[in-house]
Amino acid sequence: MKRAKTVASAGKAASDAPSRRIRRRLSPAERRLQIIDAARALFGEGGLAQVTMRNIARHVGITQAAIYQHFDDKEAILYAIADGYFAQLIERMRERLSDDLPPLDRLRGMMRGYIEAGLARPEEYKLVFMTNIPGFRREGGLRAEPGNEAEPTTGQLAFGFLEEQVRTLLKAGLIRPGDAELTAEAIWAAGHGVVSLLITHVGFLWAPERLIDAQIEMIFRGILPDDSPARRKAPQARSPKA
Amino acid sequence: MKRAKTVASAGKAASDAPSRRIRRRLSPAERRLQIIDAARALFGEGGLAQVTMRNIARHVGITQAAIYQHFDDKEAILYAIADGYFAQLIERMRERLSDDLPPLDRLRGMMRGYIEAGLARPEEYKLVFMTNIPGFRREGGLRAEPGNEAEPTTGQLAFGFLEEQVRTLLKAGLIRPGDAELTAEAIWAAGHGVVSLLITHVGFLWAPERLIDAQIEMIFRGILPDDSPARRKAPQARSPKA
DNA sequence: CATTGATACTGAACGGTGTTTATTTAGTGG
DNA sequence: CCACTAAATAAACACCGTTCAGTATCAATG
Repeated sequence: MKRAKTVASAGKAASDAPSRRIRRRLSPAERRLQIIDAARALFGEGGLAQVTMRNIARHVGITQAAIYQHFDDKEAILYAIADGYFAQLIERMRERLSDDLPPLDRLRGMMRGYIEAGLARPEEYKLVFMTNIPGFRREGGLRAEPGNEAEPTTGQLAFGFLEEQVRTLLKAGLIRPGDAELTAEAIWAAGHGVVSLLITHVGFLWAPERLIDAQIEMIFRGILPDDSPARRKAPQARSPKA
Repeated sequence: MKRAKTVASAGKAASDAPSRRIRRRLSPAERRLQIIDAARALFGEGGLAQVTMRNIARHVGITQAAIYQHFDDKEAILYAIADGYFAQLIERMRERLSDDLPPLDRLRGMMRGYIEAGLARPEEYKLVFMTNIPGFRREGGLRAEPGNEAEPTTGQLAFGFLEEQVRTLLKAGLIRPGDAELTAEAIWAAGHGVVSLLITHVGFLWAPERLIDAQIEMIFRGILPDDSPARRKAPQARSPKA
């Protein structure tokens, strides 16, 4: 599809001018998206095993070699998928963080949101949090390299929401005093454990909903002060009123 | 598997008699062990990527096709490795369970033992608990198939130790009342979460020891009764200070 | 409009993977 | 010694990710 030429011309103007707009049979950006979409679809239904260059190419309608015009290698495609998952996760976390709820319930909502996000897209969750693809470190990793902590990675951003909420609760004295980052990590690890087990050992005699509830309950009892009034409240199951 | 018996026929002697000294170029059992050992070694140092039939064969000194005399497919080799890990884990759990310690400390020991076992052999841990190899269901899975719950699988056995200890604590009123299996699952999930994160996102700015301590502490506070004297005790059992 | 030049794309290949098949060969029971 | 079993081989198959020389399509220019 040929559409308006975003030319912007600028004549020859300036030396290296990035104004060189070109319209191919399909714009590179569109093709790129096509590839990612095809890859994500295959990934979602059949896991990594289904995501082959030839398979992707077949679905897009090109040859496998053509993909290399748009991605350095297969890993780059997986990275793009992972990035999409992170974006969705961040969005979800942001929503929960701005929920108009009591602070403790907000944390509960975030945890439940994280777990649900994982269960909704298990393959992508595995990719992002359960496999260590070397290249993931360079851009979308969970932590920045020791050197360049200038701007947070996508993963850090997502974790940051949790950490922020923990910090708020700490300041308010609503949870036991302690290191905010460490506490957030512990909470994350516990939530991650549930998601991880549920999606890799699926189909056994699990009672997922009950386990999730029990886990969240356990975490809360683990971080609440001994004299917290929240301890005496109903264990509160299921979703936050909504 | 029909492999077990090499005896067959054996017109006389009736008893399966392992005395039937077979002196092949190498006895099947030995060869089998050789292959597993080579595979495990490759697995431990380079992860799954290094474990190829040709690579294993090269280390054993045979051709890749020869392996198929001893294993149905590659998955069967991985399964054997997983089984070895389970055996070691079970042994560790059994030791901890028979420790002469206060019941709560025993649980603590089991959790720490589980985590340490995972960190000590990360690749095998990933294989066993973080990848869902289809065939693992048939023999070494975590749970038995709904039908044949006759005898526990290796995984069930390992989980059983944790569940048993939880049941003991429940009976003694040392932890909050609740479903034993569910509680054990929640504890397992939390411990698994720590191991999983530590071994897949290795090399970032983690403080593993502190996270492990914090996680165990959180879990304990999560399951202890509100009025438990253990709450007032020193909050941890590991490094007193540093 | 015709030319040029950049580049998305193709077709074929390379070395790797797990696995299968037919064949050879080693070792033992009769 | 022979016959038979089974371990090991060599060669092939289909698939994988990736590379590369060449083609074809388009935008920009003359």
